[in-house]
Amino acid sequence: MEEQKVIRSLSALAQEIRLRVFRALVVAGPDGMTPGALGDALDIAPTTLSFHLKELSQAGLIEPTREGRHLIYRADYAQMNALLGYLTENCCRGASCAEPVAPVCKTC
Amino acid sequence: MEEQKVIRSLSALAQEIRLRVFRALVVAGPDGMTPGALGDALDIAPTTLSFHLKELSQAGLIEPTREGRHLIYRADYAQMNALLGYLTENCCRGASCAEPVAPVCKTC
DNA sequence: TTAATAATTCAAGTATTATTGAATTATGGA
DNA sequence: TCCATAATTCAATAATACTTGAATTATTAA
Repeated sequence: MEEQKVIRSLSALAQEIRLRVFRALVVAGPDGMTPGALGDALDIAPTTLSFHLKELSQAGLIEPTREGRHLIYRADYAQMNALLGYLTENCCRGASCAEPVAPVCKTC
Repeated sequence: MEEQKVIRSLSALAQEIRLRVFRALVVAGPDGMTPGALGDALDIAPTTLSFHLKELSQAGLIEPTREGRHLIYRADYAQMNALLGYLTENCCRGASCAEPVAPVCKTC
């Protein structure tokens, strides 16, 4: 994972609404959630939510697919795992360190 | 780890200079590095570096100790591990998921 | 085709963050 | 004590990010 993508992902998660949205989608798992459901659950105005969903999408942390008149957003677990991996690489000059972090969720 | 501290830590890491500084300190391990050494290694102006070191310190990701006329900054591995743990909790409704992430470095 | 629903984009104003030179604090050595 | 070194804080400017109402796009049902 390249530095700019890491920064983009960290920036995306470093904001209250986006962190809550992302975590809600992580909890939701493969079912995902629509913007409407997220807005109801987290009490966020549609325009504001849309702005933050775009930020998370552009960072590659979530992805929307259309189903009829709904969009369904899902967390991208591979991207999440890659981000964690980057942050844990190279520590203490590579010696005596734990392996790169295990995948967050093996089944999702 | 509480939400506001997570956001503060993510914000601290979501910036090119700070991400590089933090990673340099993670690599340096227990020896740590002085602002002078970091500035030389990463080519950052003293005032700018000082601003970013403060951000990382206030987020709890690094900590300075004075030795003579030098300050030595070191990464806080416990804080780092707590942050990774937060991001990996509660996924997929707790079912069939990997354990919370192992510590980044068992020896530092 | 018209109306209703789901969600987005646009544009504006507001707020937060980053950079830099100059001034300041702290320490150690001559 | 006085000077040099190490690093920080201050203040001003520049750049980014956040929020919101109004307008727009896309889809489905009547």
